[in-house]
Amino acid sequence: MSLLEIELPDGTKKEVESGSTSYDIAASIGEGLARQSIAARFNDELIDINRPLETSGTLSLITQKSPEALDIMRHSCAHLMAQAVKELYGDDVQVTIGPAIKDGFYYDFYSETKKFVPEDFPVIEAKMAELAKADLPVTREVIGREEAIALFRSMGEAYKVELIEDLDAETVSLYRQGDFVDLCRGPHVPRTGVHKAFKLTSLAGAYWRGDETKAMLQRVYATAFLNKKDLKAHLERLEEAKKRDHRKLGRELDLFSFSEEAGGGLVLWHPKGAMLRTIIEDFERKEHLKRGYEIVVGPQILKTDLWKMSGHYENYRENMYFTEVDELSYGIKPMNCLAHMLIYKSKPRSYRNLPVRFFELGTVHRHEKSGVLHGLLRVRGFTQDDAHIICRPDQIDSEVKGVMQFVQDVAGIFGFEYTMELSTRPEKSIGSDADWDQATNALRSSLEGSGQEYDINEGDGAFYGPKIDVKLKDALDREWQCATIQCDFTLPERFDLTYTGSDGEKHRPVMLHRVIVGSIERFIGVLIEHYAGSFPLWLSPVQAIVLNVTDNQAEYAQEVFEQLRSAGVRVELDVRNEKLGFKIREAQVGKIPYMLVIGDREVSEKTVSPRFRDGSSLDAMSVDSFVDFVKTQCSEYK
RNA sequence: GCCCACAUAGCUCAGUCGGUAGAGCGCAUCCUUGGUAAGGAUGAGGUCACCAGUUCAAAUCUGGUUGUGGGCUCCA
Repeated sequence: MSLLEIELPDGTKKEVESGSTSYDIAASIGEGLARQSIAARFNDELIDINRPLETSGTLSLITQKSPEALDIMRHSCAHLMAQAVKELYGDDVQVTIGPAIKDGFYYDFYSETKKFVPEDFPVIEAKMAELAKADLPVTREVIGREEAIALFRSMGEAYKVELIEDLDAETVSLYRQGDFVDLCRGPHVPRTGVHKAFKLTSLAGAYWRGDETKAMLQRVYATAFLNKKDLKAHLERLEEAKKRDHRKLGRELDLFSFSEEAGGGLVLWHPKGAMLRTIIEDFERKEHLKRGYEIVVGPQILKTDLWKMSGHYENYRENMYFTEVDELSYGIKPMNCLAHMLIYKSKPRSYRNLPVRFFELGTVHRHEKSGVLHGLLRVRGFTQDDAHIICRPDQIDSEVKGVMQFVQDVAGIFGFEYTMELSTRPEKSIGSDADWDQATNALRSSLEGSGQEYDINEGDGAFYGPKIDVKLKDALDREWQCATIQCDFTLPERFDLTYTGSDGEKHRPVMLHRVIVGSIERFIGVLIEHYAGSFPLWLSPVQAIVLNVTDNQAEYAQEVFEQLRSAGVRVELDVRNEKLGFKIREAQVGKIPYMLVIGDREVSEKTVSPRFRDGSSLDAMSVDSFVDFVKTQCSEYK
């Protein structure tokens, strides 16, 4: 029996016999640590706590407090769920895969006969609890590839067989708990008793291996935490998030709706929602003009031949709407770039006048698959804050930096956290290596210059160039792409865009496609959830409401209302024959920032008494002072 | 587009075994004139998403369509 030297995170070294486990080492340090440990990291590999060690190396124990613990436990909990399902429904159900994901885990099952329904959840949960209570040991074994294939084939687990057949390895690892065995890399918790707080959450369909040509599996989503308290907190968080769902708030605040008669994914903007849009659009125009953009407007439909020339017909036709008049086919625009290029081409361009930055609040229509529509966040008709910057290659860097700064400024104004991704050259792409390098480096250096952390999506760029994507989170932590910056060498080529250089020769410009908020619709959806419907004063469709205490003040209330309205304050008037408390409540539920209360006191003193929606109030002031107050706040985007 | 579920009054939802519908909020009218989150009374509102089928009889059962929700694939 040889001795191994194991180094622990604090630098101490322990000599143990070969074949000792991490658990043994933990136990030698302290009983509590051994009890708390669910796995280990050995030479940077996550392993089971009971895995015998055969070489010297560094070891750190993963306890319930370690950041990795939750994922390992959830993955194990997926096995527990699969075990419960197999025990309940036996051979009717085949297992496939079941990983840990953000906030929980899932397991995909295949069955011809068993259709999972939510009513199964308590049954499955009860079985899981029973198996957890039995505190079954979870054991790992390594067997040969062929042996494993034979094993799973004999159990009728065709998907497991397919997985192993696609593996390169000569051996595979299996995990057993009770009668349940699963192909798995691990690591797993040592005993099923670790699982104390889990809950099945939803059912969904999912394609085998994410491929829409393959079988549809039944996915059971669940969540699990290390203790019941964390689970409860998580479920409460979900409830909170539901309250700020933009679809619910959109109806409650009377901002927008959808109509079956109009068609799915087509937004009907009500007066307050349209006001909110208008405010954002005005903001966009102002901010773009400040940064050297020129506003342009293109047509809604362009001849189909033009879409053929751009490549959209070939690559994007399924998402486009077409219309035919006088035997001429037109495509309704799904993007704004074509018109912008035609505007560029309308006259000769000199290197001296580049870059040009064409900005359009461009309304586009895309026939998104019916199943993907989602409130304002995924629609079929939407307006992009779209611009195309046509520049010389040597200007890419400074232009991208300018756009990045723009994104940062806007995110700052709205108080958004966001994540960024750089997508690089895909396998299927066009353009020279030099062009790609230049463009990718420009994007990268802008990202680094911004100080933002970013992920790299290797090979996920557009076929015509690399891109930066900016994602904002919704209330349920789902990420939505908003801003994007794309470098494009192709369309200038296809449309033969040129400029005359200092050498008098024709040169090819580069085009940057970019949006800052992406689509106004999506942005508003995320905004509603971000602010939970309580918009800052400058964005609020209704900034103030005038409330009289009794009919006696109705006339003065009307005067105040008209004065505010003509001063440009977005104001409403409520002189209904209702109690003040009732009107306050309604205004508060409507999330109107300021309620201007008018009683006999205000009438005699010619003032208003503003009450903020959080319940606090300002001293009575003149109408003019209130107007000034609103203007000042708005100019500071508050 | 695919899988599963759902669709009853403006909103949130009841409606048992198949016998053509209810509540609360909202809305209208009247009473009440009340100072910072819900005063009271009365009343009006529904081809039970749509189209077929089964049945003496369908909100209820079956099929299809449209839309919605949770996912998958795809995307701003």
